[in-house]
Amino acid sequence: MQAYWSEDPADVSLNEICKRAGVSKPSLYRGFGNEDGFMRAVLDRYAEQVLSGIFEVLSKQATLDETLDTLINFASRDPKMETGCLFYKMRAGKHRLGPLTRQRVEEIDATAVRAYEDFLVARRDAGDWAADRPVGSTARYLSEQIALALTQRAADQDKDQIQETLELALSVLRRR
Amino acid sequence: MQAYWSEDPADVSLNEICKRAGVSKPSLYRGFGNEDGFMRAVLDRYAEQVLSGIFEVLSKQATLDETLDTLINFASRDPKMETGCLFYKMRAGKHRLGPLTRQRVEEIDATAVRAYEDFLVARRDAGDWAADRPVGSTARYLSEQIALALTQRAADQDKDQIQETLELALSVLRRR
DNA sequence: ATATTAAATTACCGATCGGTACGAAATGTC
DNA sequence: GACATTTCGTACCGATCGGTAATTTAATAT
Repeated sequence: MQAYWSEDPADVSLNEICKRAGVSKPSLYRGFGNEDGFMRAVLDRYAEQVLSGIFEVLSKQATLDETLDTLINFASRDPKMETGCLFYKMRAGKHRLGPLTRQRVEEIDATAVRAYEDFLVARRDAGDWAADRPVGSTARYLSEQIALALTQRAADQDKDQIQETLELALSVLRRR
Repeated sequence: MQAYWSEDPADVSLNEICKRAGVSKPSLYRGFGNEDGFMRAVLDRYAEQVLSGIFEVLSKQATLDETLDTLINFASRDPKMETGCLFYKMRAGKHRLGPLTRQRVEEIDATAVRAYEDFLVARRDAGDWAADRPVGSTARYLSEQIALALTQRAADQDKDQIQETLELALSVLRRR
């Protein structure tokens, strides 16, 4: 997971992974079937170890402004995300993935958008989101802007610039 | 160029290109030196054949609203961009590029941001951009949002959704 | 028409990829 | 302790990569 995350799933071979992990290749194949099965397992681990944290932020009943600030800070500053997000790296190279991993990526993507939707609905009900746009497209927008910021982190862009961009992008959701 | 553009530079080998173009591999190497030289040449051709069109839109002295609409329509609807933008595909996989191509990508990126800056300055002077933000970061924002939309095109996302996202993202630049 | 040069292609190089056949070591069973 | 079974790793497979040596083809000069 660390290798896929800090570099890119497309740039790390199974040979390299076996070498770094001190595991023989047949062992890896016995445990995961093939590369697709292995990447899917890695993605599952990443989801429960990293992505779950984001979902928690969304489900915690904090203000819209507070939550957006948390998300902005997470995406543009969190040292854990220094090399970007493994999930979005996989999603960006979706066409290169095997069927199992690709399906899992799509599932997680849908889950994420749902989480953003639920968050927006909750904030609308609480009255601190103006709700001047449909929930669905706004959730997708939010999701894509976070993804953009994390992709920029992976490209080692300047943190200040990433934050500026994300701040501006998410300002349309705030009361002005 | 067509192969790199419709697929992805990382997914098309020189062997494959030679086969499709009906050119022997040594001929290609005689003409371009190595893969890096070839990709740089392709990128140059793409810049003058495709990117120049965008720069023209920006330098034409149209209204902010009109220009944004043109850009939105271009990025989310233009059939020429059906498979995304070759430049942004290269930029996304920058770490995989050779030194020549990488440098050219950075040059073009800087040129693009400059073009957006010049455009914003002109619209500020003309009075139809509120200029409530620094030119530099706003230009980067504009640039990245277009890049995001074109990347979504490459991933074959729904055109309506791409347009919605881009429309919302660029709405912060308009008079409200 | 022949000799010389330039151009282009065939056929190959070592490296690396994802994936596996097969023998060696460890474990369990009587 | 002898034998059956499962676990594991070495050493390999064919395919493909970027790149090139060597030979054939084509063009040109004499």
